[in-house]
Amino acid sequence: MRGLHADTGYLLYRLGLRSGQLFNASLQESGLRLRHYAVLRLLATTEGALQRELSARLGYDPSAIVGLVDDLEKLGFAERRPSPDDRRSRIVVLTDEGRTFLQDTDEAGTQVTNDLLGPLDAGERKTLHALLLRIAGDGLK
Amino acid sequence: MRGLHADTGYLLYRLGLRSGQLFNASLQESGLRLRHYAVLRLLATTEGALQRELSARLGYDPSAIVGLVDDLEKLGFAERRPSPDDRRSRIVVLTDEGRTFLQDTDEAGTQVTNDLLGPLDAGERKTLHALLLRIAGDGLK
DNA sequence: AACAACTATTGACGACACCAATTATTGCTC
DNA sequence: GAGCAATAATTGGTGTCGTCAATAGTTGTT
Repeated sequence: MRGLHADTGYLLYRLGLRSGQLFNASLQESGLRLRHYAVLRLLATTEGALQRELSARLGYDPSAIVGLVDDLEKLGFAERRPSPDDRRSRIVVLTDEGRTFLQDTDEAGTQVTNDLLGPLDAGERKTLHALLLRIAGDGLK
Repeated sequence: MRGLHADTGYLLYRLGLRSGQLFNASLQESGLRLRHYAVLRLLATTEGALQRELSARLGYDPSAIVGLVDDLEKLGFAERRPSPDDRRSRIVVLTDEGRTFLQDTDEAGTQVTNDLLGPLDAGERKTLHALLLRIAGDGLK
C-alpha cells in the first residue's frame, strides 16, 4: 500500500493550503487577503484590466471579483473606470495608493516565500519554480 | 514590478487549489471527497490510529475528523473501536471494504496526478516530488 | 481528593468555490 | 434595422472548509 505522500497531487494540495495560510497571516494587518493581493499584483502588470480579465487570469469566479474590487476601492487601492469601447465593462486600475501599498508589502511577500521554501537553496528554488510554472501552463500565465 | 507568478508561494497556492479540485472531481462518483480519501490512505499505512493522530498527521482540525470518520463509518470503510488503554480515545481502523475501495480507486488517483503533472517527464516528476517533500518537512511526513 | 491536561464532540462564524439568474449592453443575422 | 444570441458585471444561494470556543468524559499528577 502506498504511503500518504506518494501522491504529488496530494502534496501540492497540502502545500497550497499552507502557502495560502502563510500569505493570509502575513497580510492580516493590512486588512487584505491573498485574493486581494493577487488582484493588485495583476493590476500592477497590466495597467488596467477588465473584471472578466481578472477572473480569467486569476482563476476566480466573476462573482468573486466583484467583492474583491469593491474592497480594493473602499481602501483606495483601485478604481473602476468606464470602458470607452464597451459600456458593459469596467476597467479596473491601480491607484497611486495601491502602488505604494504593493511596494511596502513586497518585502513581506518574499518573506513568506522564504519561510515556505525554508530548506531549499537558491538553485533548488529556481528548479522548483520552473517546474511549477510548467505545470501551471497557459491558464495561469 | 514583479509578475504575478514570480512568487513560488502563490504558484503553490494556485496549484494546490487545482489539485484539490481534480481530486474531488475524480472521487465524486464514490461519494467521498479528498479529505475522506486522505484518511483512508493514512489508515491503510498505520493499521489503526487515534483520531487525534489523524488530526495531527493530516493537518485537519479535530472537529473535522469527527465528521469524516462518521462518513467513513456510514459507508462501511472504517470503524471506531474503543481503546483498551484510554477510554477517552477511539481507535479508527480500516475495514475490508475500505481496503478494497482503496485498491479500486488507486488507478483514479494516479490518473489525477497524471493530468496534473501533464507536461513533466518521469525524471522531472521525481525531482518535483522530492522538492515538495523537502518543503513539507516533518509536519506532513 | 483536587486539579490540570487531554480526547472526542458539538456548535458557530467567516472565507471561498460553484452555480443559477438578472440587468444592461453589444454583435450577429436574416 | 429588428430580433436575438452572446457577453460583462452583479446578486443571491448552496455546500465545503478552516478556525475557534465550549463541553463532557477521562486520565494523570500532586
